[in-house]
Amino acid sequence: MLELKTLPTDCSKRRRSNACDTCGARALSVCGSVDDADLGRLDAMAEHESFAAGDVLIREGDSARDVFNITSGSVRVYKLLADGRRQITGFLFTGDFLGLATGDTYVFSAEAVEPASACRFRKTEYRALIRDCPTLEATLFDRANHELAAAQNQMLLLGRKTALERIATFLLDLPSHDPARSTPPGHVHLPMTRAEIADYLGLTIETVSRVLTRLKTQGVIRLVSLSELRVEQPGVLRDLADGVG
Amino acid sequence: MLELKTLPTDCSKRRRSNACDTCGARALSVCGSVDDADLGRLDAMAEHESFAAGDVLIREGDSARDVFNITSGSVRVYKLLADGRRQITGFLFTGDFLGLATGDTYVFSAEAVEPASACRFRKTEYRALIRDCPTLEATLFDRANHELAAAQNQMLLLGRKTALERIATFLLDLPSHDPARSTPPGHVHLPMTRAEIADYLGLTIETVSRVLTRLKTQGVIRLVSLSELRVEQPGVLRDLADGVG
DNA sequence: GGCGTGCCTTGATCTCGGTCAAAGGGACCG
DNA sequence: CGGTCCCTTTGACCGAGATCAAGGCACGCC
Repeated sequence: MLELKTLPTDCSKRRRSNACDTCGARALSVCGSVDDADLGRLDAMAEHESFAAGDVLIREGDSARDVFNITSGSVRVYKLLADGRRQITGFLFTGDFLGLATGDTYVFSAEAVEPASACRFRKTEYRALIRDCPTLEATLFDRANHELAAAQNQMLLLGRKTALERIATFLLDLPSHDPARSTPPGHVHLPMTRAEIADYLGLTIETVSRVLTRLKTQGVIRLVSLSELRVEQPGVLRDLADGVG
Repeated sequence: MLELKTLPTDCSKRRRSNACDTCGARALSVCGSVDDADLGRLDAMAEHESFAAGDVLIREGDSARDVFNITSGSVRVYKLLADGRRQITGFLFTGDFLGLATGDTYVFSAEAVEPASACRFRKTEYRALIRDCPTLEATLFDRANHELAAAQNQMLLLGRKTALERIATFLLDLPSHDPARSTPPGHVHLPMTRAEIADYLGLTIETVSRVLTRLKTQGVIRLVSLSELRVEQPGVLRDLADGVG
């Protein structure tokens, strides 16, 4: 990765002509709803871009010029309070869409959690494409409704669940969000740090660590490594997540 | 209201032919995006319905047959945990749309907070209307995105704000959500009980009451009645809501 | 290999908001 | 008017999770 940075142009990070028709993420993303006739137009609009861990895709308050389609890796979306308190409102993975909120400035920030890539589009151009492509609009609308349901679940978690219930919910939900990663069932990959998990669940690093230790001690999960764990007792985890028992 | 319940038919509670073209809520709702040509069709689909405080519009788990358009009053949307803990995910007012989540069963419940009315549509019929009416779809999509942004704000509140900051945020945001009620600036009407405010903000009744008392004692707000208050120092409230100072 | 730097874990203590309990207070009703 | 019900307020105490403070561990760099 280092040698790429020393190249004279930034072709390595951004390039056009990214060949939507052979894009592996297409089937997972809303691009799958763009019919073949419009695919060339999508292709011409897209600017494929690579991000290192921590790179910024969107900064809250900036002019909302672009929208993104995540093609690999993972991204955190978050909001900050004046004193630095952070709430991560979601993690995005391959195929997820980002940035089509209303308003002319972004109302959240987004950064790569791990090395990631995304297609960047001009919002105005993308809106025009939506207007001409009803299937795409329907798919985006569908996704927005899915996200809304997910947001309601997260509000229930943040407002009413205990630390244990939050972690259990998180461990159960996470794998289903990362379609590109085909982990064996029961395996959970955590690309994010404890701090990010904490800021997603409305907890502190220490509480996340303590609860994970507790689940490990009780034999519900097993930590393969810092970023990899195995769910040994999915039923128990399910009950904990739902506040049963 | 009592005498209505004793009528032999339920015409008083439900009626067709509700005259969309003269509906006062139309301008506030997505119905405003249905062009005049399709208005008759909308009219034929709509079933106008009245609700008393506490009446159920949607019960979580039920088959998701209908969608609603609130035409007056206010509605709470919430989710429950197995042991009864409740998280209210939003309050809806005149002009708000309800029920177009994906899936064939509702994933949340909705009840009238105060006497309210709404137009009920069959979801399948409404989807057909959306398909034929691009303006309507665009408006619904726009609203979904607005709701998503609001949900992110609520996650920040629930995950990272203190009780005082939550109440301050709530008091500032509430008036802007009720377009039908033209209250003088600085006046806030609270149609919901303390318990509902608590379940919306992830707090308890007692904490809500204590924080309101504190704000009153400090002269930031003044309680006109239980359900009516005046913001005396909006700037202070704004700073509290944003976690400044 | 030594060592620094991040990140994670663990322990001790504190605190904000929850829980438990009781006392107002307003609306409606007989 | 007095009573009852329900909601709200207020007080005393408690506890889950935050904060403060050490270590521990892995990885990269000199």
